[in-house]
Amino acid sequence: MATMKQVAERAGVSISTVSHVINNTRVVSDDVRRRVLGIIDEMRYVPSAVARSLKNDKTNTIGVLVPNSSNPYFAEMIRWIEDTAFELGYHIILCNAHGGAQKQTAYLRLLMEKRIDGLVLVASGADDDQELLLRNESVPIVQLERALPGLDADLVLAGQEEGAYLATRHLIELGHRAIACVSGPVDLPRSRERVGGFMRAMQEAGLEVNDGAVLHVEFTSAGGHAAFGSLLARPQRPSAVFVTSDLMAIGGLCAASGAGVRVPEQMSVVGYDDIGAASFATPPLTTIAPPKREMARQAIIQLIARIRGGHEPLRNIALASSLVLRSSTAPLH
Amino acid sequence: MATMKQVAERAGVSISTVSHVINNTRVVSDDVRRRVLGIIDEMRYVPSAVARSLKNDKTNTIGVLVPNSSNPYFAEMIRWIEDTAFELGYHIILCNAHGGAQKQTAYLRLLMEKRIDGLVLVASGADDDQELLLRNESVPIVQLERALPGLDADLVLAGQEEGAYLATRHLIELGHRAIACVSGPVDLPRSRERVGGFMRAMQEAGLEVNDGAVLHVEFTSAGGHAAFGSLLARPQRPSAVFVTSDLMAIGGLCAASGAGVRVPEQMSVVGYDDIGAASFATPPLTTIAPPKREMARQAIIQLIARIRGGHEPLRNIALASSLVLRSSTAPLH
DNA sequence: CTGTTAGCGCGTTCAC
DNA sequence: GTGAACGCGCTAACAG
Repeated sequence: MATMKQVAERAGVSISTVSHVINNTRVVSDDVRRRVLGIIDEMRYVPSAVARSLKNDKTNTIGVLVPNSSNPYFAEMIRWIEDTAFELGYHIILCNAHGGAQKQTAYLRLLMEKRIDGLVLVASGADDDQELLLRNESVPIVQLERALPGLDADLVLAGQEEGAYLATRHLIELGHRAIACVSGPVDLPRSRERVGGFMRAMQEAGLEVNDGAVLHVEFTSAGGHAAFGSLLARPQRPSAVFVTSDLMAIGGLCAASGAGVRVPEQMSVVGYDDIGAASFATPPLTTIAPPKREMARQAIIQLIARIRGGHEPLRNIALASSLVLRSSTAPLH
Repeated sequence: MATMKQVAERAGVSISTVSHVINNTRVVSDDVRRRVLGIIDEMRYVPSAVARSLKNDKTNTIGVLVPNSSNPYFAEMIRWIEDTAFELGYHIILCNAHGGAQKQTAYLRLLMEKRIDGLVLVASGADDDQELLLRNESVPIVQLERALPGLDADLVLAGQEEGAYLATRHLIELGHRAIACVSGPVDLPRSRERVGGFMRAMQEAGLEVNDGAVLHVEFTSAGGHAAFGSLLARPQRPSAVFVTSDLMAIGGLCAASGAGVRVPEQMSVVGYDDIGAASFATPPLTTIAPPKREMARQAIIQLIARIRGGHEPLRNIALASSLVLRSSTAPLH
């Protein structure tokens, strides 16, 4: 691959002149400029970002660490992160933490070596990542959705407790009283918060949350399927259920249909996340939609502000999620 | 951020000694080694991959260019690509081409500047990318699924024509004769090949493909929904339909359910891609499963072989897709 | 308007 | 067993 030096020689000018025509960083005679540009084209010269980075001490690279990029929710988030970052002149190194703390540690190390300008940390479920990050200081970080305790970094989130509250209220307003909640593992902060919103809405409405009203299963469609299986087998099955993620809700819908239970006629279901598949579930899923695009946007903007040296106090940017009404919920009877 | 030089001074040794303890590249007395390691830890020194890259002329970075990373099919693919790459000591810069030829051009340029060691090109739908790539030479490329005409690069694919043939045969063997095909836009090679397999199976079975048996819609759930809408409104509706992607098929399932048409009792449906959502569609979708993980693996392995300097003739690695039987297909009547 | 030069942080050859 | 010194490709002072 051609270097600036070679271009300079071939064009009969100095290296710095070449540099300056490339970067428009000082006046160059039209004559010389044209000649240099010609040689560049001819030699297929492409400037080296790595040399540039070494010199300038910045890489225009942002690390994105997510639990699992193939999960539709994260995939959609990543898409918007990439989009915004690109617009603002940055690109993304994608890292999946899924695969254990050791992979995450390795990635964090790698990202530091790569001298990323900033890091977007998308809420991991597991708690294993905490200590790994605490010691880090040197790179701006923005967290999405979940704040790691002890990590000083900006945070962008869409109130999960509120979202869950919204979902549950919706069911209550439809007249449902026997409402169950299907949630992810207890140790996931994400599910915990959502369950919290559910509880608040129930209590506020004076509804009793009897034993077994809250199920904890894996945060997957299979988990949701299983949960609905057990829910539907109960003598007194709930007339509505709030599921803390669309992935699980879709598994639940599948189970309901398999058991011959019609949604929403016999049972209302509301999900959370508004992933693409929710719109075309059978029936289309009523769900809580976090403003994914806006979250991604805010996160990147905030991160870049930090990169540019902003030393304001840490920010918590809280956005609101909204209830998207589709066809999986209906008035009781 | 601390540099090697600082570490050296602080440890009272030379830079090269520090370098050697870090890379285990020559014998260092235990005494010195321990001291250096101590300082490294104390100063939180992290070697700079960018300086290293400049010196070694390699970045251990692989660019991944896909049409749209939030599409579940690509998202799953990317997940496996990342996984394999990480295992082999590489990491990923994620690039979405979606957004027009100009974004793609910009990304390609960026990747060259970044001096990526290799590029994974995941089948774009649109044809706009061709000329952009041809002129490129300097970096190993492996293409996934689709070969850009004129681009000399290895290719990993899972016969799409064969997959579609398999799907259609399945329907035929179930006794269906009036079979429709819902496909993506005509100009997408991906849909074209799949339609080809459909046609071959039909012709081989002596079945007539009457006008309007093949619908072309957008490659999305909304597209599938629309297609099924028109299909179901026909006086003579098909008893089975092969849909060239799960995303579309799921949209179709949604439309069928909305129209009160039961799948598979009244209509069988086969999809393509085996995305995660297919297992929990209502009903669970019978589909063609490309070996995504294996494809990703082969692609990365082949790419790295090229990076390491393999000069063998170009390879076409063709893998087979398989039919996954679930509940959206049933014998006619 | 243009050229010379000193690093950026690291690996590596050569000398001790 | 250790150190000095050069260069990877580029930018930015500093000269002219």
